[in-house]
Amino acid sequence: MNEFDLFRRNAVDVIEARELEKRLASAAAQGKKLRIKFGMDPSSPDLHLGHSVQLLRLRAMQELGHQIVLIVGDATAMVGDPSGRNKLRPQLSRIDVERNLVTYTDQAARVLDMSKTEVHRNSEWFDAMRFEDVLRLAAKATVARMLERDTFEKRMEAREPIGVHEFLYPLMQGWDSVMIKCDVEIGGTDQLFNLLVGRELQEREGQIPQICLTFPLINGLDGRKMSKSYGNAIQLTESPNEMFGKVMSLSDAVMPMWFDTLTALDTAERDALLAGHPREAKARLAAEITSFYHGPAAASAAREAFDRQFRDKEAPEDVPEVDVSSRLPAEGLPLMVLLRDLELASSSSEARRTIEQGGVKLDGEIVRDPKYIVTALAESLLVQFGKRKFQRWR
RNA sequence: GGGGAGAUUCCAGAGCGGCCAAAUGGGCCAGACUGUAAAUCUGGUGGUAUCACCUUCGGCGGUUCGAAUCCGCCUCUCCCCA
Repeated sequence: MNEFDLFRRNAVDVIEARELEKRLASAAAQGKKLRIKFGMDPSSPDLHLGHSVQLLRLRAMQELGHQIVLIVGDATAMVGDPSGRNKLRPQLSRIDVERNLVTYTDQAARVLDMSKTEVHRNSEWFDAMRFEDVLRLAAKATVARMLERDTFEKRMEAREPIGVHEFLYPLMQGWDSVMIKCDVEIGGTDQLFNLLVGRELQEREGQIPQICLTFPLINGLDGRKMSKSYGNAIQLTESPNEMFGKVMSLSDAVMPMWFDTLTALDTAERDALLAGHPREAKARLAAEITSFYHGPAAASAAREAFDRQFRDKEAPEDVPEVDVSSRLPAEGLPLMVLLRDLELASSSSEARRTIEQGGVKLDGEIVRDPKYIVTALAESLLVQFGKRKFQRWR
């Protein structure tokens, strides 16, 4: 794959492809690096695989020798990006933003070589702005232009609130591009509008407008758009076992997209896997992803643990032990109460329901009576609550 | 400044004096089946040592034997007109 194709691999929008080709050529001819910007909004503390789609592209570009510039949108975060949202985002305090910022750069380091990455927070330039500077910036856009944006349009239709400050977000993001003299900005497809505003502002400031590349917003485990608030995302910091297991719970239909955007496998290899057994394909996908973040050894261990627990339906190796005997009165305690007290169930009602539905096993035997009395334990007791929670009681 | 609409259980969204712990869908949990924590089907989904009580329908008061449902004020939101 040549440089041009590597840049636009998986890209949905390329504005403009010919400009990109030319710029790559002239950069190569002059031995210059392109400055490639990616903005992160530290409004929630964790990055997930959805973000990694972009990070992986950045890594590829970094490996080609280009300069990655991460913008941590600490100033922008206090506005709240309206992209892909149909609700007003809460504005964050400086303290929240600071805390998230640290975890963000740590997590980005799981994909990028941070020693070669330039990092800026956009408060570097926005904090110095006076109100008149803000007005001057705001004057560079029109309300009509802002309303073209489909997220605003939808919210207008749905009669949902739009804060005036939200109109500033695209301008701020665009201004970031001006400040760092950006050559290429990448983002999710929902960022296209913001990226284009960057082009306009750069042009007004006499810079060559940036190339804009957008990449797919991937679907989450349940097939809906991946989002932390849907609970269908996989965090970059997740343990190998969790990461592997969660990928295995991916809806089949989403597999092709994940292969393309989250692994380095080429199309032929992907197609061969998808033509085979779906479970094998998914296991390979899970292994690829887990291995990228945790290494091959951890990935194969995760696979073994998964097969053991879910295919062979055996208890995992590392079942936590809990001392139960010391808290048992002579007459014992009902199972539902113990399950709650030991935090396997969040309430005794939940414990009761799960027991009645046949979801609780003691030493492999289903117990259906919530009032089953647990008395002094002669030997240890293996407790399974639902599919995934295990404890060994002593 | 004026007029109208609305705030419901995790989310969306019904309910509009008792039959409402509150329809339906999504999510989630469990079970069956299986290829897996896929798909599909079934059941469950406020709390309580649980079958009777307790706390929920933006907030505070009020009317009533009885309120998510009626009234008053407050907070927040949306739309239209200016």
